[in-house]
Amino acid sequence: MKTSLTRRQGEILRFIMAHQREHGTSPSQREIASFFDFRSVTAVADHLRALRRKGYLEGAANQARSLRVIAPPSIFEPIVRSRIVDIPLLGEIPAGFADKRDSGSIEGCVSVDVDTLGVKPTSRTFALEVRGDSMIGRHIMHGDYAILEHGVEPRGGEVVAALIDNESTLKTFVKEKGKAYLRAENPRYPDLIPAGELVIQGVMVALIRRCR
Amino acid sequence: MKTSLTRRQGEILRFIMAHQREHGTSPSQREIASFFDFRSVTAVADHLRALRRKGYLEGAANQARSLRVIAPPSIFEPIVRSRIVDIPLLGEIPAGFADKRDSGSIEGCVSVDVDTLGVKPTSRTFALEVRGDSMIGRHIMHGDYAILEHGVEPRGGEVVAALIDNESTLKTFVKEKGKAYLRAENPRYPDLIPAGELVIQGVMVALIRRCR
DNA sequence: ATGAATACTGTTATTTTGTACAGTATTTAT
DNA sequence: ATAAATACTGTACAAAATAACAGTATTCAT
Repeated sequence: MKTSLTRRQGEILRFIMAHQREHGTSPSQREIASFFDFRSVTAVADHLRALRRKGYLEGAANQARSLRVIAPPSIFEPIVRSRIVDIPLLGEIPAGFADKRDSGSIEGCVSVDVDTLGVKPTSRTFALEVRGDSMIGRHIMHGDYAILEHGVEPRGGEVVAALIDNESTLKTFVKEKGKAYLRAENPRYPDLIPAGELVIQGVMVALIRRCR
Repeated sequence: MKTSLTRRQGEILRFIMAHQREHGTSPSQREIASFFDFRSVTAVADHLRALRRKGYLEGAANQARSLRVIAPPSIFEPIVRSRIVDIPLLGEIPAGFADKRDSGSIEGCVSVDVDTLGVKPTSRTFALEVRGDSMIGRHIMHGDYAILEHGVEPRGGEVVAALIDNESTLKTFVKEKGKAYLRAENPRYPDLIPAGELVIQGVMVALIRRCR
């Protein structure tokens, strides 16, 4: 059985997915026909039948707006919008910072598509609301959401969240002559030379700011 | 206005949510009536009207299976993620900037959930890649993605995208003694006092930055 | 070259679905 | 006490939506 999509079938499948994302419901056949300027809904019905046969769609018969896209997202990734990921927003990073993330400290989630983010997030990606202006020199403001990745080796000059005195702060990671320390990007804040071990909780990969 | 749910309304709201999770579509009014053994669909319509009025539901009229649960996040936060919206990324804003958006200038899209964005985007929301450092004083860097809203009245001090000499630039909108002008947030750039009409293309509502 | 799949137009059922109108009874707030 | 909201029954209608039938033209694989 052939399972690859034709150009037209792909367009229609993508339209259905986009409509579902935007409106929360699948489009009706007439809405699809209208979008593609078909004068006959039969054209749509034909395409839907083909998409069902090939396994990309399912849904009850005789039931309005009941289409469900069941194709593996890996197929559409390059075509449609990139996949949406939910990044947990941790108001405060717990001291231990275990890899598991089911603790009650999740305050919400930030959902972005991976392309916008620029990196493909892992299960160790998390968001953090920035408090204070110690990183103003890097143009990171109070109230910004920092997206961080846990468990990667920070390169010199990258912004990291570090655990100091049981409180997590955003700092620039600096490596000088093999020795690592943390630099605040605001003259009013001191640099931090680690007394013992330097606990890096995450490397900043993106930032989101709300205005208004 | 009262916004709390009665026992019955809560049951119906939960049934709708459960149906959406299980089938991917909202139930029809008759399906709801059938589940609760109502002999009249009017009973369902009454409940739905109440739920809409109280702000727990929305969806188009005269449209099958188009219910959307939009309950205040405080109640359902762990259950429903807020809606994802696709904001078109316009590399360059065309001079005319018509309301229609089907031009070929869309370079991609930025997909974020509405809560993260902080505002509910309309069809006139768009994204723009920031070029240059004329807004560095507001901590907006080269390469950042600015999310803007077209067609709203800018308040003084807000960041706007304006059309100057057929090129779109980001500036601070300043209103002084009833006269509006544009301020660059970088001493190396001059302020712009509009010669003729000031064309505001959009007001910045959010910002996304990619690092690494 | 030939049948199958694709990509449509045009018309016509038939079902599904939301909404409206007219009631009744109970609870709740003012 | 009285109006408003709640929670229904029952009937009816029109719009919305799926589906089916009869065609045409093109592409594609065998």
